[in-house]
Amino acid sequence: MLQILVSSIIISITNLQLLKYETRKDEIIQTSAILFQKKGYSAVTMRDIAKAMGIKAASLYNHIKSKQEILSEIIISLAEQFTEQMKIIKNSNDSSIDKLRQIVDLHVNITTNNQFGMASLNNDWMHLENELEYYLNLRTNYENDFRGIIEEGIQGNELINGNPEVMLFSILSTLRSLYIWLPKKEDLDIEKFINELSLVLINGINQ
Amino acid sequence: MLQILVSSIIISITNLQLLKYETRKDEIIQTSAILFQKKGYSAVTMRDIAKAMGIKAASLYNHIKSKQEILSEIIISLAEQFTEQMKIIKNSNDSSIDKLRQIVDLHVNITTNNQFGMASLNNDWMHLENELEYYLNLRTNYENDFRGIIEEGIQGNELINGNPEVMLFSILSTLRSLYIWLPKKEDLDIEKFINELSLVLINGINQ
DNA sequence: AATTAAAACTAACAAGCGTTAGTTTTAATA
DNA sequence: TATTAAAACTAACGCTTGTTAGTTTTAATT
Repeated sequence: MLQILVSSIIISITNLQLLKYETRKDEIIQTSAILFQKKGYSAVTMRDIAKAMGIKAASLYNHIKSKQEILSEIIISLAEQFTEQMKIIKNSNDSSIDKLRQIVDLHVNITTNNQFGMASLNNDWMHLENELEYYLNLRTNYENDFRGIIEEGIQGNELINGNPEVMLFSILSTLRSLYIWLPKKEDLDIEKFINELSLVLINGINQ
Repeated sequence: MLQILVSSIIISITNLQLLKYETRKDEIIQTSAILFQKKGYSAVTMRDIAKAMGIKAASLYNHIKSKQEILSEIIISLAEQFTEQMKIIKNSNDSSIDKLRQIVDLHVNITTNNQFGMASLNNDWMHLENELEYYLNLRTNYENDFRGIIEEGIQGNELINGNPEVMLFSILSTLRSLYIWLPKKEDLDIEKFINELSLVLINGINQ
């Protein structure tokens, strides 16, 4: 009877872990992302990652091919999410202002769900090797679509007749920095925040 | 006669170098800043820095104490510039909107004059050791002054009655990202750009 | 109870790291 | 021309790096 109880506890612990991480590889990637955020990819060693998981560095290689692969998994999956979602927003029939709001929404949501990985995406992409070119393509596509939406808004008189490059830079810089700022705000009402941020980015702060 | 000519050429070369770098230490710091921007502090080795200068790694130590010292010199001098100038802006009698324009001006100018070091300031400050606390103090002071100017503007009905934290985050993120963006734009009219950027940040992009 | 596959381990590798000690070269000054 | 100080050099140090090979442990399945 006791043995059955103990066994069921172990099963439920196993299930709990399966709920949090799909695979052990996934756990390595997420643990690494936390460490990469704190010190950057280059300053984190395989022994650091292993220690954070309570195992030895060599054991990591039962699940991953290389340190590089961990970085790629973090960055590429995020970059693909952004580029895919941007395509959907771009191809919708909404107004330009509405599309911009959706882009803010996209960034806030991906950042909220991938708090740690966003630091690698922003700061460690240059340490990609095989996938560097692919990443740069994704990024360029994303930026071009973003720029297109702004230019459309200017032509349709939704946006002021300003420098689209300055607008793109200004909004995108803010959205790319969300990963630094969002974790500092606990108990944040995400919906309310998206509205506040959209308002500031689109309408400015002038009374 | 020939000898005198050669000697004068050498003197003029020496003077040229003195115009570009005050000391050899200064040259090491500026060269390092370029490399740190490309790959980050941790991924740059002393041998990389030496190679970029055409000397051996050990020779660097005739001029600097450690790799750490190079990073400190880059980051602390920039952080001090920002904090000092912010104090002056804060204590002026200008309107809040005017103060915000001066902050934009400050960031654009420091970034233009220290293109490479800004990457270290933004991404490698966590690798400071002895000076980490001092740096964090400078940054906190800067952000507090910035926040104060925004709050003043709200109270004085110059700015909309929005969330000051969101405003601070939005503007500061953009200004901190200038180092990524400014070098891409050649033949940039700095004054014009400061005006365009201030306009977008303060009045938004809505028609 | 025996088998199996997954996942941990120990031990070690070659290469690269920041840095030091001691020496030689360079170039200006007396 | 001899002296001096600055700034380069060679050689090496102890340590850390990512990674591999081979072995043992763990835990589920037959």
